[in-house]
Amino acid sequence: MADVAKRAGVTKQTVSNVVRGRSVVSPDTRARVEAAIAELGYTPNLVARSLATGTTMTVGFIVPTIVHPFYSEVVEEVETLLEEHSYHLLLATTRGDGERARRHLASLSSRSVDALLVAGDFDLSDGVPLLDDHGLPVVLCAWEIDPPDTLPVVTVDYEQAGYLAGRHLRELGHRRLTVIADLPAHRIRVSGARRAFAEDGLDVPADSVFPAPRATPESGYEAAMLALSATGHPTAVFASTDAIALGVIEAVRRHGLRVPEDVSVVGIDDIPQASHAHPPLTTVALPKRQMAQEATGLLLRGIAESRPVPPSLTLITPEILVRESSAPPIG
Amino acid sequence: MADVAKRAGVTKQTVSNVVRGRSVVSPDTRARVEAAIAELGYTPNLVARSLATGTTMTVGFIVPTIVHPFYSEVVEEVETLLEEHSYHLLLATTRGDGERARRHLASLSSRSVDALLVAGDFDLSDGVPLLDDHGLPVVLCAWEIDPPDTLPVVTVDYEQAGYLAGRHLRELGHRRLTVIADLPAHRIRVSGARRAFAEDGLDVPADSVFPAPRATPESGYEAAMLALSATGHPTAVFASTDAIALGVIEAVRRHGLRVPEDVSVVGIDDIPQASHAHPPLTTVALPKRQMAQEATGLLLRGIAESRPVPPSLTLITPEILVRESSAPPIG
DNA sequence: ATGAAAGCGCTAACAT
DNA sequence: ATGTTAGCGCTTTCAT
Repeated sequence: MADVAKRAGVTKQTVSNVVRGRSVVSPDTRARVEAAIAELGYTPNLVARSLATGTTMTVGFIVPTIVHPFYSEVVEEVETLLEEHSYHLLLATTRGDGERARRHLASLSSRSVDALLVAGDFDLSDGVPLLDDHGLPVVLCAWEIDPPDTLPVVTVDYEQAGYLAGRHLRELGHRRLTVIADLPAHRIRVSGARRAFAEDGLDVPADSVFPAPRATPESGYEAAMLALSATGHPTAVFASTDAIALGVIEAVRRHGLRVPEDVSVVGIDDIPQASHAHPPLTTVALPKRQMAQEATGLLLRGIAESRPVPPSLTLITPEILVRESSAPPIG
Repeated sequence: MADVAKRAGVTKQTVSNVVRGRSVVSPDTRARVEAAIAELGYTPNLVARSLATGTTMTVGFIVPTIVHPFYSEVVEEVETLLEEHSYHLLLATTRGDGERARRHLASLSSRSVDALLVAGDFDLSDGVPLLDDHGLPVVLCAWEIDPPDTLPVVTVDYEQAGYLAGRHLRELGHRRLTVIADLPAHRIRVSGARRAFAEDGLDVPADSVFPAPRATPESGYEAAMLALSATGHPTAVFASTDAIALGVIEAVRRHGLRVPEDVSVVGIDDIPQASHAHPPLTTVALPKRQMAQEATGLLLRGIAESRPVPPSLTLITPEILVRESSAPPIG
């Protein structure tokens, strides 16, 4: 930079003004400086700028994984929004490892990012206190269980998601519900579905709720096989995720039953496969992009006001997509 | 830092040594310094460190998208490997936008990262010259078309992937091949498949190659519907990606034909859906994690030696997974 | 084993 | 509109 200044016959300060597009430079000198920059192939050192300004134009995003359509879409949307505001994305995945999550937290908050977005809870819920007061704007998102009231959180109304699934099944006329869920992670979704039935005075007993150890088709298949043997023939199955639902459909078919004629299946998420399943899966779509937008908005506002974002709870309402895996019960 | 030093009765230098775990500090003073750090809640400013050392412990990764199992797995693997070496990941997606790709390139190379990994080619192939000499270690990966010989590139042997698919079909006894491919992007895969047939003196004529405008099930479905009408009944279809293959299976079924009895279908990629398809899809698995490892290894070596990585071409050999969508032709 | 000084490349505040 | 003077918080010599 000093070289550029000397070559253009000005001071570093003027070069700085030119580089940052400040309008205090006379067209004449601006041209000279730009020429010098081009001739010398000068590129500003962003690290030095960061040290001087105290801002890195970078936002950290801690996320459980990106190998899942839900999170990858959220991350991609966040990245796009950030880039529109000239911010970079520092991505850190936790992969179900609480230790790793905490390491990331520590390293990202050492002034290397201007703000922090944290998605998913399971690995970090006990780490929330760590977030509380290192003076960095922090926003939580996709926080399904126990959103803390000490921080801003933007998340999906997961209870409502379960409720919408349950109500849809109720409206079709189903009076009994079998639940296959990744518990305890998705307990909120289950209580939503329960509420839909309870509204009509119908109970979903504990023995018709079957845990799927993981939210995968395999796991859903196993759990559904168990459920089908145990409960006779359920007419309606609520799966806490689409991945589980796909496994459920398998299991139903393996039992010689048809979807949706014999058994209706409803999931949550709206992963890409859902619409290509056989039959296309009725599901409650999680509003990922909208959530990403709200969260990023809060974060950017926090940065602009250069103080922690005040606590708040934003619940984004999901939407049910009725496809072909659900129908009225027979008889 | 000065505060910590004063409180511990030492100089900044000693504090620095303690923080970085250098072994030149006497246990006594180390304890005093650590106490001071704890009491003051001191956290080192990484930006300042970066300015002083000229290193940011951050690697930039430019990738077309992460909303695709292939890329998301590559990114996640890279992130994991980087974190093992205490490096951070700055993620930038191009989303099929060459302009955006070039912007990322420019901003990431302004000393804010220690090295750059670039995946995918379609948006950036004409931007490669930009990468050539800003003195940053750069590695290209997942570079399917025309890998430049001026840079190190770690990629899949896509020709071999096509060849494996073709040879598998040949070994089953198929003598004619219908190809549904996202062209021209996947032309290398197609020529691999062609080679397999050519080895046995069999030709894959141009009129049995059908372009799918995008690598999606919908696009594959459309193209396959066309192909099925045009070619009578092909016995074997090679799809250039699994997503396309899933659409092909749909189309075959829509035509009242069975997979694999009437028509064998083989894809490339091994996306998660492939094994859950009906029937489970025979496919050539792209070695994402291995590719990520090689690429990250080169990059880290480049950083360690603090000079550009010399040009090289590393081709990772894919592997075919024979499942149930392929069988010998009838008669 | 510890201290003192210089400087990484930039921006900020003031002066001209 | 441009120049001058201080830092930003750390690491790196080089002394001691």
